[in-house]
Amino acid sequence: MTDTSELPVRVRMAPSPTGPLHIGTARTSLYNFLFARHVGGTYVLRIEDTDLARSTVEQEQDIIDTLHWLGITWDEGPQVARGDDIGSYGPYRQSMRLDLYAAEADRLMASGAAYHCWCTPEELEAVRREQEAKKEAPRYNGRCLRLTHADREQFAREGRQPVVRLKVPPETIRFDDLIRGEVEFDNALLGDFVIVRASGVPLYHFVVVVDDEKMDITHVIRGEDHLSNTPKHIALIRALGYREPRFGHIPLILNPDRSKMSKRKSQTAITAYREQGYLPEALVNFLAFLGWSPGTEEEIFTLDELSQRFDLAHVHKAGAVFDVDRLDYLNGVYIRSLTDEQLALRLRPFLPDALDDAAVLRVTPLIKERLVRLADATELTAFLVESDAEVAALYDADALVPKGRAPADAARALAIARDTLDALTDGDFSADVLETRCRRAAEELGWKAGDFFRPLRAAVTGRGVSPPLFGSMELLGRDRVLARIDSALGKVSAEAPTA
RNA sequence: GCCCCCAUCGUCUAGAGGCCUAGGACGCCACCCUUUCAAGGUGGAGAUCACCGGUUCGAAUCCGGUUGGGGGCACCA
Repeated sequence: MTDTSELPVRVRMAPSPTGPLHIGTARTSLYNFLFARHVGGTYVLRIEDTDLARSTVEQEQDIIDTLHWLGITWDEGPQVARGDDIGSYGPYRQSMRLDLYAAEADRLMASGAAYHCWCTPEELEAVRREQEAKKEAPRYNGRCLRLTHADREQFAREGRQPVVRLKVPPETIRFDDLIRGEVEFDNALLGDFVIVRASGVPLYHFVVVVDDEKMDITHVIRGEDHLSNTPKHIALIRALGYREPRFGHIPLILNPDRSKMSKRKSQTAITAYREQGYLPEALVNFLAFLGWSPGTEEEIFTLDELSQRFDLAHVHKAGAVFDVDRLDYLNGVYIRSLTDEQLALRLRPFLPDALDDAAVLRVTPLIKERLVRLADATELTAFLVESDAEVAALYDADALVPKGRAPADAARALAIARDTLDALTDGDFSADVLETRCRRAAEELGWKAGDFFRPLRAAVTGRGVSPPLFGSMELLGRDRVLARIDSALGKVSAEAPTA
């Protein structure tokens, strides 16, 4: 068998714990997950931590947690950052598979497909500069391939540690990409690349190929940035006598300027979105449509629906700009689709303890339609948490006095409102009753309801914009509402020229 | 510089030769609803399908070139 087309489908995602879970990695993981679910294949998580210097267990933990948070689960791989892997192809961390890579590197050395290279970084740099000056492709010149036995002994005596390079045959590499179709590269342009560091720790291109073979991966679905790396992988596969998997390169997620999405120009950590109160359902739906569509005009899908519909045939070739406005819209759609109870539960972590669970549940219907992100609830409910004095500190004439009216008018309206509400018992202090009474008062005054409500809203919430006024007053309670109107009255009266 | 990939409204996309005088969504604008803000409803602006040549009775859809954009060329992944 020279390829994997007869094998049961196994795909993998291979994040590197050198930073928090990246949007692009999440989307690639999602596509692999959806593909595996759709065809009934196996989905493997493998941690690519061969860059020992930059990999940390904290970041690995973040990746695992965040993937779970998104609802992405795997059939094989680590479950927590400790090592109770599930699956029979483990271990699933490359740092724990070093012996395997060393053995495969030895095989390559023994067969003559790879060789030691003693060139120093300085020497390599010099060659590269020379090539650039001559406008040639920067690649290794094969100097150490022509070393004599004596040369090697000399280097060894100097204490120099060699790297291992693959001898790349000058041949044309062709493969049928699942998304892009026939792609062709000339490996004569490649140069012999390094597969094992001088430290003995193997490099990405090498380990990815070894693991994909040993883990029986049949479909390698990854970002387009790996398209140009594929001929290296195929060269390695051939040198090692492995089976060739199918490759599929999905389009990149882009910054607004259409460059590859980066931390420098965009918010790339999924955690950051989570902290702002984006729902995982919205993020998943949004990410799925960045480079794929079901071919219809439907656009709201759950994870389950996505796994039923997802197919590689509808994956785009062109990159997609990450459009936060669209994410915001989707997030709102998902927030509004939640019941009050569900939403209250999600809101809990974003609201202060001063608001108890019952209070959170009571404000939820008032703010539901106004939330773009869960974190927005903090500002929307601040008037409930703030003391009367804090609210009073926010009072300003502009919000308190309706346009076209004098401060004295606002004072009069406020005074009337105060008397109206004062006449109510605690038991009558409900949104419905409040609204009826206040409307009647406005009418008697001869004011438009909206004008009458404006100073009231400002007095009660300290803001010109707030959740629905009467529901807010009900939540606040009679005493606090009255107290706030009193201090607003004081503020407005001070503004007004003596009547 | 070399190699590779890509190209439909500002953005995400539908479109697999006639159904397209190009559809939907986000955003934007207007109006309606309305106690503010939202949400919702209705309508609108917005794409000579990058350009130029072919193929065809017929092309956004196929082919070639041009231009533009992106990615890759590490002892990072």
